[in-house]
Amino acid sequence: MAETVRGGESLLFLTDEQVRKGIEAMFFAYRGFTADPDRILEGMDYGRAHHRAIHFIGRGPGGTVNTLLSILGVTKQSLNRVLRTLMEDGLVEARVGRVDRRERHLYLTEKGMMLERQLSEAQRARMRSAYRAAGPQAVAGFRQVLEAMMDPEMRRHYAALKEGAQ
Amino acid sequence: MAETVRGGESLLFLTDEQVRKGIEAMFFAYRGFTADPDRILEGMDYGRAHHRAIHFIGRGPGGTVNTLLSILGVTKQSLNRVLRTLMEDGLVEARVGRVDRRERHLYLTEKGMMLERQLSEAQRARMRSAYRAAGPQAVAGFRQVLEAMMDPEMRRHYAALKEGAQ
DNA sequence: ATTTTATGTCAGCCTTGTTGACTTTCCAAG
DNA sequence: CTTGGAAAGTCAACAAGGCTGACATAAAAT
Repeated sequence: MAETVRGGESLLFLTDEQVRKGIEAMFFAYRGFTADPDRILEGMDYGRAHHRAIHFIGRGPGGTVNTLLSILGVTKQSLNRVLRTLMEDGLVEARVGRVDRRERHLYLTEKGMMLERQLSEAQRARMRSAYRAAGPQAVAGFRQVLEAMMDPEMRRHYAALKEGAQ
Repeated sequence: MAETVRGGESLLFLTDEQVRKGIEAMFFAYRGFTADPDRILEGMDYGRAHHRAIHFIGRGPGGTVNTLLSILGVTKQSLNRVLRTLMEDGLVEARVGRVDRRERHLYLTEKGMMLERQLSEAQRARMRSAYRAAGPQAVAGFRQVLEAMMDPEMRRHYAALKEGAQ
């Protein structure tokens, strides 16, 4: 096997084998990533779709339905079914826009925040333990690779969330 | 905000905010991760489930149905539906085990390998470009965090694939 | 001879995605 | 003031891909 070197830096990390392992790591890790919230939600009448809606409403309170739609990347019909049950159950509240009254601004209720915290804490526990095991340098790399993997539109959403958070 | 330090090393990377960003990065990146194969498969009669089966059969030719089942983490009924169509379409072949004739050992046919390559190349292109953008150090961290995020059983499967590959 | 294991299959259900068609509300441009 | 179009909601129908339960078969193991 010829080792390709450019500027003294090995490019072995770009071999098909290395890239394949990254793909498989994503697959297996994503299973773990969703496992804990999934466990909490089974038994309740909710699923992963509800979790995602709750997460992003909690993360950006007052966002419109359209914003949420483009973050989640599903159709309005699909999201609507989820939002309807969440509103019926009193977890999410939709307030008519003050400046544009066609828009609905979404908020978690107290009850919604409680579920959000429960789900979020479970997911963060796993993530935090992975972070701790891997260390700060690894975490920085992790975030860099993931960000480079996103579609541009998703990267914009991600960056917007980052700003709001920092 | 109090900065917690232990042994001179900042633990700021373990704050809830940082961990949340990791969670969102996983969410958005996974969308990109699956986008290219999904695009290829739409129009064919296949979906993500077929892709996963094809990937792991291609990765470990001769594996049994049971092995694949535990890698994929679905029920045999669910996998069977996928495998049946793949075999009917001549992409996958099941050979009766020589030592234990109850077992079916799974292989990709030539046709199956062609589709595998097509899907894999699309997915690898994105992953490789992300790797290149982030650099070797980041990639190492990426892999470390993902591995720490897996459930133990998934980590075993992942490690087994690594061995076979190196 | 009996039990267990590996696999396959039928039937039916659920979640969550899709498309298409239609309505209501309401801002904004003419 | 009227009207075009955007935002949102709703209904219906469908598909993929999960799930459980029940049952069948072949072959290995006891």
